Amino acid sequence: MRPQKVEDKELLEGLMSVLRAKGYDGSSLNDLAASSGLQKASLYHRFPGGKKEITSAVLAYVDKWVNKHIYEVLSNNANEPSARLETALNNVNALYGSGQEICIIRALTMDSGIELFGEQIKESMSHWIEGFKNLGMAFGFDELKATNKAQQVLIQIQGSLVVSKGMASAEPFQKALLSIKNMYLGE
Amino acid sequence: MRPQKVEDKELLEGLMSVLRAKGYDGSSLNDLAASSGLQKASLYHRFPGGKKEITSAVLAYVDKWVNKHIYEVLSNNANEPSARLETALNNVNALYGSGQEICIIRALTMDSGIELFGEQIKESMSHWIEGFKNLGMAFGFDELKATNKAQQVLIQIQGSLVVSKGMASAEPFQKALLSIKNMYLGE
DNA sequence: GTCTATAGCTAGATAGAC
DNA sequence: GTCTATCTAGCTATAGAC
Repeated sequence: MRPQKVEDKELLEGLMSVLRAKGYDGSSLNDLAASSGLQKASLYHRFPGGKKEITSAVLAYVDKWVNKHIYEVLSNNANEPSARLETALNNVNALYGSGQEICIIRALTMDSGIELFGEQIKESMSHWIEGFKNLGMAFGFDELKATNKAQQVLIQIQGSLVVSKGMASAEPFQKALLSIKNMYLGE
Repeated sequence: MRPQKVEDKELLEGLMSVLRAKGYDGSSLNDLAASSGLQKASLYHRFPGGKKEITSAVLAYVDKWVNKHIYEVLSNNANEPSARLETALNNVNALYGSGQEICIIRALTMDSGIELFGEQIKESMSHWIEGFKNLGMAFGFDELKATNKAQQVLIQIQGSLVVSKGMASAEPFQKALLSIKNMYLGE
């Protein structure tokens, strides 16, 4: 077998950067090929299902990243809750380029994306909520309160990313990260 | 002159419903024509600049609606602050179909939309913030605190709409409207 | 496994009849 | 002012050489 020109991880990172900025309908296979370092036909070799399979694979890749860098960090009872929160929020900050990048889940909850990947998206969002719910319970909140707080965290992240994009300023996102910290550590 | 087949308002409402669900790149002129009740060529007669002019006109139409039903309501010193808030939130609920619809500003802060309409979007977002800032000052908050609260309101609305879409449930949006109320009326 | 070339289709946009 | 018909460019996807 001929060796792969581009590693899976590098490939998926490039594809993700296009999909989250342009959405499903807005990402052409030319865009995706250009960002990945492969030609269109080579992309079809790696992902025979075309754009749908590419997007699904990117969603799975991001979900895996989130499970490792958000969910597992928040759920690891070996560390203090406050330390877990600190690490997880640093990872959130990295994931979204300090507030300048668009969340791929946000980008795919519209146009053809929501019809094609609705289930996968719901699954991914649940992992975010479960992680922060586990954190809340480690802080001593009951299940209902922990769940409500977790949903609020997601709303803060998604909302502040939208506002940051719209206002062309990373400040709302940065402030939101601080307010999430205060939701658990007290103000 | 031959009479218009479709009134401006009806036309723009139809165009908006496509643009906010599919985004800029995802909305084809066939889609837009179908939802507006006109043929493609007729749309070009009404909007000679094509899809760009259509989108810009829809953004202006929505901004006008928001100024009337959100900004002016919140800024009208003839009414009690709590009554203004109540009315404005009812209008927000109507604008977003109780949490099932996508915000057009959210939809256009990505793909080609953000490049083409970034300035118009920033302007529109500012009107939301100004309105809620005026409300906060009517409630007695100082300018800084009123501005921060206003930004939080926008984050709650946008974030809960994203989460509601992703989780396929209007509940996060409905809860966000309540929490906005509590931000001003106390909990 | 990756590439160039291309098929078949739909996109945005225009011409011209009524 | 609205329509049908059409142009060209770009799209997704495939064929076949290396």
